[in-house]
Amino acid sequence: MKNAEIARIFQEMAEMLAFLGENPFRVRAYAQAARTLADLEAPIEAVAAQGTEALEALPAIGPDLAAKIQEYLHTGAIQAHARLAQQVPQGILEVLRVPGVGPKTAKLLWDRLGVNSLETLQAALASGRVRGLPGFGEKKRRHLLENLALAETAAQRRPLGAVLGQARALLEQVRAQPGVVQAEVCGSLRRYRETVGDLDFLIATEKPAEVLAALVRLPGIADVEAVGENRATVFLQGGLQVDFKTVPPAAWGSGLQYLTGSKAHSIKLRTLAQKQGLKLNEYGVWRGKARLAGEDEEGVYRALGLPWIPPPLREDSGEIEAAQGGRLPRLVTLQEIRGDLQVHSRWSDGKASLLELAQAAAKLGYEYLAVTDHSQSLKVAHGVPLDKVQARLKEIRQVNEQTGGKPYLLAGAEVEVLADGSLDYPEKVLRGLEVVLVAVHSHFHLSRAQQTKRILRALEHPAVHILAHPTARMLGVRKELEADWEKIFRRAQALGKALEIDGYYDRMDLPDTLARQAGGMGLLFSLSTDAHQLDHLRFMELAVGTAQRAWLGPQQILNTRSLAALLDWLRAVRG
DNA sequence: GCCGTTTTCGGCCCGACTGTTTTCAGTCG
Repeated sequence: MKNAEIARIFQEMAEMLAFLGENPFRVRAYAQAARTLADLEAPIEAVAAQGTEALEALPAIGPDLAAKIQEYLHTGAIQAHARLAQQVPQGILEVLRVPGVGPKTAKLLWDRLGVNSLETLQAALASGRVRGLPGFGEKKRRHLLENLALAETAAQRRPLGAVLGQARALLEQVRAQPGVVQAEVCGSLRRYRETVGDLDFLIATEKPAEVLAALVRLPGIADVEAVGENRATVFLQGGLQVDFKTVPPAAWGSGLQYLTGSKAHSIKLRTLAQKQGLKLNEYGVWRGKARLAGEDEEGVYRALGLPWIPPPLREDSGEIEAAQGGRLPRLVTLQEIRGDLQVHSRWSDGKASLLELAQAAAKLGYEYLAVTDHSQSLKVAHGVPLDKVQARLKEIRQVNEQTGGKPYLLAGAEVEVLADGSLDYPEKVLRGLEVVLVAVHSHFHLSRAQQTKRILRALEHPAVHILAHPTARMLGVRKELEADWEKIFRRAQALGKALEIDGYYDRMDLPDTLARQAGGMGLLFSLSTDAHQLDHLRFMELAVGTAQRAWLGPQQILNTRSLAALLDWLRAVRG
């Protein structure tokens, strides 16, 4: 799958064109095309195979960029990109990562001082050679010098689950400030994107300046980048950027819409408003000077002739058209989840006992919990050896007796898919378990054909129910497996088996785009946390968020079913 | 470079903040 590679090339081209002072709309066209590629569910190769018309049907892809995509797929490079790279020194792209340095500043520094890397930028700033350049005063020099250190962390995106707790804690502090009427975390966090670049707080208040002045002094804030009448930008210790945006309480709804984005979704909404003779901004929906909406988000969408669109759908990936056509999906909610279908106990590499897990699940109101310890050959995770399998089953039964089956522990395992696709326990052992997950934890670099064959073989084993964290990717650590996912999804569908959406924060696997593709094919999903300790059970929120981004409703989620219905399904899969 | 119940050419979302400017350019979200 070349989507990410081509997206990166288009993004670089956008940055280089901006540096060269090209038409900003042309720059934006490349950046939008990059986003289209990055968000595309299907492999771009598959789209291209259907012909140039199919490529041009993608948003922000026209004849020129379609040809460049074809060129890359045929030759492995794009000549126009190479030509730009000859005109723009390599290090300019990293200089552009420094907050406060945009294309104009980078060009000026290159033309006048030969700045072509973070090192030469540092030298130019520290030596004071920048003084006298147009627009460069002492404040700006010091400001950029400070921001140099942020070039790496500021541009970096972090797993959603790694910042969610921090964001919620900060939200409590924001809400506690005098003068704050309402506050919410918006941005990609509210949309449940798998990674977030910053935290965006919306604050309704009558006294914005006072509130912002107090907020930028909260503990944990390392650096104040900017603070004005309506907005402030700070960096937390650790480098995470936080934006505080205030609106009057009467503009709460339009503020939520504005700050939640995505950018592409908002741009399309504003264009839609224009066509109706309206204007949409963070303060409301306007016809001339008359404000038609803004109090709440529902009203904002209603004024544009649309039903409210849930944040996880707001990516300009068909949701506005679906809303116009009355075809928005009814999304699954966290409240509908009746149990967790992958957790680990002390029998393998988990920290909690079976009883502790059952008690924690009871607190969450779950009806059931699948305990799925690793199988024997995953030594690093202390996979349960064959001679311990029966003892483990016995303890599961004991806990169920002790708790009266509330919640009911399902005896399960996360079974290794070996290199050839065979499974890590004999069939008799697998048949003795109520739920069997299969998962890849090794041999990540097989060829696409071999990997596909291996996964299909595992899936086809008659005792298997669920393919766990199918792509085996780890955010920021390991890429997705190379495999023919469409083929795997089709086979799973035919076999009546389920795919997992693993909400563990650095897995988030299936990823939203693949889950949406599989969902469109009618597949069934199992949501899980892959918990290895009690507080990991909270990651169900991330699994549900991912399912929502995949447009999935409760009927497609296995663990919205009652225990009886789930047990029926588990038995039926085995025929 | 893309796109079309405004347009196949001429548009392209809208506003805030900073530092420098004395009315604005650049950057950012």
